[in-house]
Amino acid sequence: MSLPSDSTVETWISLVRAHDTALLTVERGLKEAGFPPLAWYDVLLELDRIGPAGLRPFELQAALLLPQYGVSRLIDRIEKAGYLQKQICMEDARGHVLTITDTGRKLRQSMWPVYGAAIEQAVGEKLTPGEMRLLQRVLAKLLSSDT
Amino acid sequence: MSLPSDSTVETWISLVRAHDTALLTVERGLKEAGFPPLAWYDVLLELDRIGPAGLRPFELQAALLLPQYGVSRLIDRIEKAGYLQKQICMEDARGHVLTITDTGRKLRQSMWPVYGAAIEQAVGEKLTPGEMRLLQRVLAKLLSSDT
DNA sequence: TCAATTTACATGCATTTGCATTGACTATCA
DNA sequence: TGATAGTCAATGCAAATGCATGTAAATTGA
Repeated sequence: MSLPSDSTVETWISLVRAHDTALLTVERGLKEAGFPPLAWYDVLLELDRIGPAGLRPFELQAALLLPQYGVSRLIDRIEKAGYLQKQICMEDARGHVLTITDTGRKLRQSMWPVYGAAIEQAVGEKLTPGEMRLLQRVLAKLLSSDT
Repeated sequence: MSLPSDSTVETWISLVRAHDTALLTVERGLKEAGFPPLAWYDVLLELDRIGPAGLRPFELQAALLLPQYGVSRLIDRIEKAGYLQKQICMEDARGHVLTITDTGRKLRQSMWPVYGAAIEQAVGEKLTPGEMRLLQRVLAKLLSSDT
């Protein structure tokens, strides 16, 4: 119930502004190059990594930090576009297994130069390696879920 | 056109995850208390700060890092709810001046304990003052707009 | 073993967003 | 001063999102 110090509030604001600014750069880069949004890349990356074994939607959900219905519909769109396949799941008839298609793999590969360049522009060019280590270390502390 | 180092990519991911996690905490806190989303608070805060002089929508846009149509409709909703007023603008007949209403001021005040507590929980409890200073310093570097 | 609960995923409906465009006014400058 | 360009804001339409709920299968446990 306690209120934050000024420093805490300023830190919160810094975090939001830095994130929003960087994200804007990245999403704009992808769009200008005619690519789908960042979320598609995230899905394709996970599926590409796991390979033919595939992933269940709920696993994707955990990896992507999206709500259940968000993942469900994101998958629908990507499937409709032909970049992933839903396959029946032997172990659990409620769900399915998602695998990336060849076209999906190609899309991901072609997105990376653009996405990577945007990350480099938004983050790489602005920080020294030391600052990056520092930032990662401190940001990691924000993820701890203890009360 | 150059690609990011692993460290740059990891930093980018840290930033996104930390932000998303913290934002989730904050928005959830507000919703659970029956309050409107964070964006409403931001608008009301700016209008409360400026006082009777009010703000033009395009000034709000600059402060809030939202697209023009986003601000336009956000304002509509908040006005409809009675928390701000659009007044005619003497200097420029295209626009209007936005001022907070009494109810708006009261809403902002009643939101702060909840919003503040969420910020404290998401940021204040997780970092030392030194870490906050560090974080602010490094995040600020991400805002520079030089190529 | 079978009723109750939980888990996995989908979806209808309302709200919100994104994009492109429009309407209205202001500024520029020949 | 009058055409041209630029700025401020709203909006129609399509797409995405949030929320609540639905369906079906798996798990639990009496």
